[in-house]
This record gives sequence, structure tokens and C-alpha cells, in this order.
Amino acid sequence: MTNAKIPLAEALARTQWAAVLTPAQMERVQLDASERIVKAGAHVCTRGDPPDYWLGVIDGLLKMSSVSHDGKAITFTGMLTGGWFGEGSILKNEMRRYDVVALRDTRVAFIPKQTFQWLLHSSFGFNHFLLNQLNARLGVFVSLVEYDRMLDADARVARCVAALFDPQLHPQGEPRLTISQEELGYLCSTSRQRTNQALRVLENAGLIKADYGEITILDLEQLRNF
DNA sequence: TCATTAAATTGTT
DNA sequence: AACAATTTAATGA
Repeated sequence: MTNAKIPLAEALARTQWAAVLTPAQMERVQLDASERIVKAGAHVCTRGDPPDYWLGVIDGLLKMSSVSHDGKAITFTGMLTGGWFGEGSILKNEMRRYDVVALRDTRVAFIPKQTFQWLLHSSFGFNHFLLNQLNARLGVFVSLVEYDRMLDADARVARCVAALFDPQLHPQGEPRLTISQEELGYLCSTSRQRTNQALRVLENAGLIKADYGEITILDLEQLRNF
């Protein structure tokens, strides 16, 4: 991973929202922010945790999931490099509603709740960013509900992958994702076998390129509308 | 650098 | 779920 070496300060400076902050605001963010390496399989946060931080993926891959009463795991979506999340719980000041688990070793940035709220109250541009972020996420979940109603696994994988590469949610991500078909299956709620078939359907359609342990997006727009 | 082996991932049933 | 084939990573000469 090339990102593994860039310092936290630089990763923060490269974010979309950093561009709209004043130098003074950015200075405080740099002072307050911290980072942690979350091992594969470990939790970044758990349902019921207090929303003490706004979180960003510096490098790696996370999944947001929940466990139903009978113990079955449900995955909602994934977060990859460049993604920021957790603002919903802070805004509503309620406990976290999901588990966030690392699918592989992942560097996570932590912005304290107080700093986040200070930005919210002092920066018009930051509000604008958040509005776009929430709107983009709403679109993702509308799409999720939609493909949940149709049983076509090919379309489900297509939308799921498209959601991962939403440019609004993951601006600095390359059009390539290092992920096994098994991991992707966890994110899409499809079996590994079915994920494998769907990927080849999508590859034949010219929308993606599937290689060993990674996939490349060729046509994001068509993936969305598959 | 090359060959061998183990581990991970993929393709198929 | 099980199995075989393929790719990558690790090891040592």
C-alpha cells in the first residue's frame, strides 16, 4: 500500500473537506486528530458506543454491519480509503447503531466530537461538505433498498460495487479495489460463488475488470444503473 | 535470480 | 460445502 507511509497530517490535508477550511481551522484539526491501526477482524466501533469521534479511513477497508437478534450478521456497506463516517450519530447525539469492523488491517483517523461540532458551528464550507455527504449516502441506501427488492444477484453486486466507488463518499480512491471475491461477498450479501459469477457477468459486459484479488471499475455510471 | 513450497484466491461442481 | 486449479508470497540455495 502506497498510502501506508503518508503521515496523518498529510492524509488529513488531502481530504475533500480540508480544502474548505481556513488555515486556523485546519490547524486545530491537525492538533486534535489521532490515528489508530485496526487489525483485520477487529472493531473500530460497536453498536451502543457513545459517538465520541468522527472517523476517516486513511488506508484500508471497513464494513458497516449489524447483528440481528438471532445472531445473523447483516452488512450494510463498506468504507474504503478516503471515506469519512460516523457524523450521523454525533449530529443526533445518540449511540452508534452499527458495528464497524476492519476487513483487513486499516489505518483509521479519529477526530474528536468536540472538534467536529466546532467545525460544524464555525465553517459554512464544512456544512456544505456534510450536506453533500449525507445526500450521497442517502442515494446509496435508496439504491440498497431497491436492489434488495429485486432478486437479481448480478445487479446487487453491481450496485454494491458502484456504492463503494461513489466519488462523493470516496473522492481520492483509485478506480481499483484490492479485495477478494469472498470479502466482496460479505459486503454485497451474496455467497462467494454467486459473487464470482456476477463479477464475470459484469466483466463480460465491460463494466469492470476482475483480476486476482482485485477489481477495476471501467464504467461506474453503467454499474449504477445495471 | 531461480526453484520449491505454502498460503490465498478463484473456478467448478 | 467440497474440491481442483491458479496466483501470489515466502523461503532458501
